[in-house]
Amino acid sequence: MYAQGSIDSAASAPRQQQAKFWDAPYVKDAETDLNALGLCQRFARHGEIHAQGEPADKLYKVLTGAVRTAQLLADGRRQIGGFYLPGEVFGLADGEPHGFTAEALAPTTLLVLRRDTLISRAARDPKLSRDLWQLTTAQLARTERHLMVLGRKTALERVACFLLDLSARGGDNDDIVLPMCRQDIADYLGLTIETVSRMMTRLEQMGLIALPSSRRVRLCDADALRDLEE
Amino acid sequence: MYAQGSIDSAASAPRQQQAKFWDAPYVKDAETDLNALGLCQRFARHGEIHAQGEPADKLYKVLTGAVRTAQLLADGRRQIGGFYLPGEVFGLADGEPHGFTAEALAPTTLLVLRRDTLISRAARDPKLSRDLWQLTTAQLARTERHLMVLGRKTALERVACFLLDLSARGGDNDDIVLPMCRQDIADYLGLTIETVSRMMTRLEQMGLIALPSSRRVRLCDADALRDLEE
DNA sequence: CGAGCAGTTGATGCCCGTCAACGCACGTGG
DNA sequence: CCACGTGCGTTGACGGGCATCAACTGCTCG
Repeated sequence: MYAQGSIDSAASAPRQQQAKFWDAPYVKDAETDLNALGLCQRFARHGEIHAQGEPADKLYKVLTGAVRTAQLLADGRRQIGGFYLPGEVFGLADGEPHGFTAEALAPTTLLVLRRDTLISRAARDPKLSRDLWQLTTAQLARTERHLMVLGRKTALERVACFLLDLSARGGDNDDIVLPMCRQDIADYLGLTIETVSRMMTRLEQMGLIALPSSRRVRLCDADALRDLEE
Repeated sequence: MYAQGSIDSAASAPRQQQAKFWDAPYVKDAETDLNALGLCQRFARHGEIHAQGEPADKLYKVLTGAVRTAQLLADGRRQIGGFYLPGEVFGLADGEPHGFTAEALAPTTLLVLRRDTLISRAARDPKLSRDLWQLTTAQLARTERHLMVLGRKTALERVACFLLDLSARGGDNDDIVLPMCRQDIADYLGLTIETVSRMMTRLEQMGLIALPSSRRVRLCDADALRDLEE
């Protein structure tokens, strides 16, 4: 189904002086030291990384590409848990089995790490252990912030939050290329594609963003967007 | 403001043969071994445990009572992140500073643990380290499940989920005593008090629950509630 | 060129929010 | 004892924000 790359394929980045086993999320550098603990795998666009209901025995770090995690109800309703960009780690939640599927949004390479390998290694390596915990508490903080978006914010505010979040993660660049379609955004924000589309054009009419194409967004007035965020 | 109890005040539970430093969440027994790592504190009803914006340098384990964590927007909108019952741990999210306040729903005793104490202790104690991580991944899984509730479920489904969750955490008892008011439930579920109230009476009219009083709920048909959950 | 997918825009409707009135339990003070 | 105030919850009338349904456009690829 998908090619399994060698460890070497991810080991091309230059070694750093003060190596961390785990990057902070939103840091783009793929640390080479992790390779001893995991395998590099490639996934095609829309390739399934793991399914809802499978044992949650692995962690994943995005090297290139992008990933979405999603939860499905029987009647087809979908909630996207998050999007993951290069340098970010997902699969931290311990469902046993998974409550979420994970799929590649684009051709993607992942570093795949077995949970039990990490656990036994962490028992001998306090720094790894601490980094794993830190990574998880940071993910938890981000997920809790998203609760406010889904529970209490208006459609316009949700879209503004989403764009600002993506911008910050993309290195504070005001030009964003969206790796996901409108349906994914809608399912992430608890809206419909139509509403997402309408809010995008509303933001454009307000002069806060520009839409050179449907997948490209330029933040023209990030401060005004932050005001919308509340 | 609030009385600071001695370590002993929480050490009255009988010692267990196979002691775990951390209970799994939803386990009610207050483990005595943790007392060496934290202090016992009491809080009055509606007492503030920590504020939004404070440094997130502590963890808390509920011994008696109940706690809510909440996030506020400037205009007063509120999202409750979770409710915590005896045996459960909160404060795991690493905001630095806190994105959430924590308040006692009722007279409450907590075991308060300094984060840096735990970290340095965990460096020498792989089991503690592993337990801390496990606790956090479990909390993350629960929070991600709540995303689906807030993003995609109807008002009736949200209330059904909430009642089933409380019932499971209360030891699978079909008689629930709600430690929180309607406003708290509403802010947890992303609804208004009126809608919560209407959904409660609707569930009652459907014969799925009984409401002997506003704070007491009996699940008459838990299976039908689970069907509503989807 | 036509099929198909992704996205936008418009018309309509409904779920839930808003606003308001009311019931009930409880406490306080005359 | 009752009058009164307060907090909490319920119920009803009404309206709005977003979902739903549908038509249309632009783009890509066979």
